[in-house]
Amino acid sequence: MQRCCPPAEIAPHAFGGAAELLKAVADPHRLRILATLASARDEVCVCDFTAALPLNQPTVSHHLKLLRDAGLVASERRGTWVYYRLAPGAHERVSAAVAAALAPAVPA
Amino acid sequence: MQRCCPPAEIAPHAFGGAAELLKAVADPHRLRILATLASARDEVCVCDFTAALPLNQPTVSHHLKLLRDAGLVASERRGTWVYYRLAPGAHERVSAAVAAALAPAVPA
DNA sequence: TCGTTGCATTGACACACTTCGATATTGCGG
DNA sequence: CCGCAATATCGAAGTGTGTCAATGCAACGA
Repeated sequence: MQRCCPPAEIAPHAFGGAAELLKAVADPHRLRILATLASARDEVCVCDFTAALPLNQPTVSHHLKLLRDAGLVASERRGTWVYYRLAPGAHERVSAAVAAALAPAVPA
Repeated sequence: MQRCCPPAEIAPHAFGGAAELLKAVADPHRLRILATLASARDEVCVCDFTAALPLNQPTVSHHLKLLRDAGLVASERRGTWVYYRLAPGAHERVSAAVAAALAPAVPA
């Protein structure tokens, strides 16, 4: 029986960090939160999320914490309310994680 | 007590499809598979993945099926072996899913 | 036809994730 | 100081995901 192919080079990287970042984004509600922050280009109050999303307040807070831990959003407390905004470079970081895996090899 | 903010517009989209696509990508082993296919710019035999990844053969087959169901890779059987290649537009589709959420609002 | 090899599928298990109710924390107004 | 309102955290329930051993299926060679 013939060989199946030339040995084939397997990508060496672990992609652990990229997977973590993408997992933080791979949820419809979190995507909607991010889209809101991105289109707002400004801070958004948590109360707006709890009012608009079909989720209870603790669940919204949980998703916001995941995004915060991933470094994709930043929060600031002003009085009783907490405002979230997109972290600088959030889009670039996620795009880079995607490109690290799916971008074709660059010829030297 | 003062109002927290101007009402704030929440993104209406559901982002269900984007989340599904990103979930298919948000795994270190699947990212490595995709990176291998992207850098190979050619088809890769399944046997190369089972040999290089720290996973058993059924697990590799499972990840390949997920990527196939997501439309990110295509497979072709030739004799005993099965070869996988990156589906055309895979990078664009994932990038678009990311941009749909994180790209800032485009001014009209 | 028969055995072997490569890959896919099935069933089961352990773990992580999403969601919620209950409770704690923080800050404001009275 | 006390009560209230806005968020955060905790604990539990239900669901999904990654992994493997066992098995099935397809193609090749003898």
